[in-house]
Amino acid sequence: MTQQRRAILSVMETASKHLDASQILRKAQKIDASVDRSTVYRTLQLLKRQGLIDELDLMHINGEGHYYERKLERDHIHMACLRCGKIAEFVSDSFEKLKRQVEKDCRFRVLISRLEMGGYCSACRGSHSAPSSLAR
Amino acid sequence: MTQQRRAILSVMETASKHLDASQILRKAQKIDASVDRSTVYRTLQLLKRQGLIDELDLMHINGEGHYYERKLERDHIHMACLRCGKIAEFVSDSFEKLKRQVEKDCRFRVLISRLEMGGYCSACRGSHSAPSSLAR
DNA sequence: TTGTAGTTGCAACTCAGTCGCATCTAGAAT
DNA sequence: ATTCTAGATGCGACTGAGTTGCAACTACAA
Repeated sequence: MTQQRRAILSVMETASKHLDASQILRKAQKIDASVDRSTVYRTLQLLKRQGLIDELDLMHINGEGHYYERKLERDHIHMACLRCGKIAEFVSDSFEKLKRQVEKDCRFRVLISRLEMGGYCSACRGSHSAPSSLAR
Repeated sequence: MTQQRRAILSVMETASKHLDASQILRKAQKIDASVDRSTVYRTLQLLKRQGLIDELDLMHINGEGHYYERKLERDHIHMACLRCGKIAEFVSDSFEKLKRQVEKDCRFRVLISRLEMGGYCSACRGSHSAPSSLAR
């Protein structure tokens, strides 16, 4: 447990939203200025492998990169609005049931899972204005 | 409808498995040698936006790139074995129900969705040998 | 205090994907 | 058949995410 890992860990613990690697780097450097980009990537890989964080794509609404969030007790679905870019989360028992169904029906041990949806949020639904540049 | 698009489209139509952009490029060039890398990317973007193909990550089992497949009538779940790298697919009514639940409960219009799982397939389950390099 | 396995910073690298621009072409209009 | 043009293409340069080899460093146990 090094200073740098402590800094990155603390960023992940206190994050209020999904961060990408470069945002994590910037925030971690505010705690420990010596933190390097490659250390961030190496630590994220480690945390991913340990199952402490989840990696997200958020439907690639903002480019090809990845986002990270602390793994909580319950998985949740991520919904990305293709018009306004807002990300919503949703916890559902059906998702848990679906995972258990896969484990049983496919004889597949599920360790990590990611369910993302792209579409239009309630605010953007029905709006007939020109879609923003986010709508790819 | 240009020659190049026809070539790429034909590759997608006849593909038996998930292809990444460079594989699509290589196969398309066998049909029309003039096809360029950027045309492949531009056409994939187009097809994605039209909802004709789906973009997959396959849990990043083989690097950071993306895979593509023709969109069929029914969505399916992708399961990636972290040990042997095999990709399995699974069609489930519960998945459809879950999507409808999200549409109702979150007032969110679902246009695209992606459910991927990482874990161990039946063949690799219970095996106590050293995990392959795929297990990241 | 010492030893060392594991971690880090750095710089160079790879690779996927994008973009500007001059050229080309599919297909509609004549 | 000929002309015209919006849109597509090839090319090459570029960006930005993520990786890697290596020498220097550090946490921590003996």
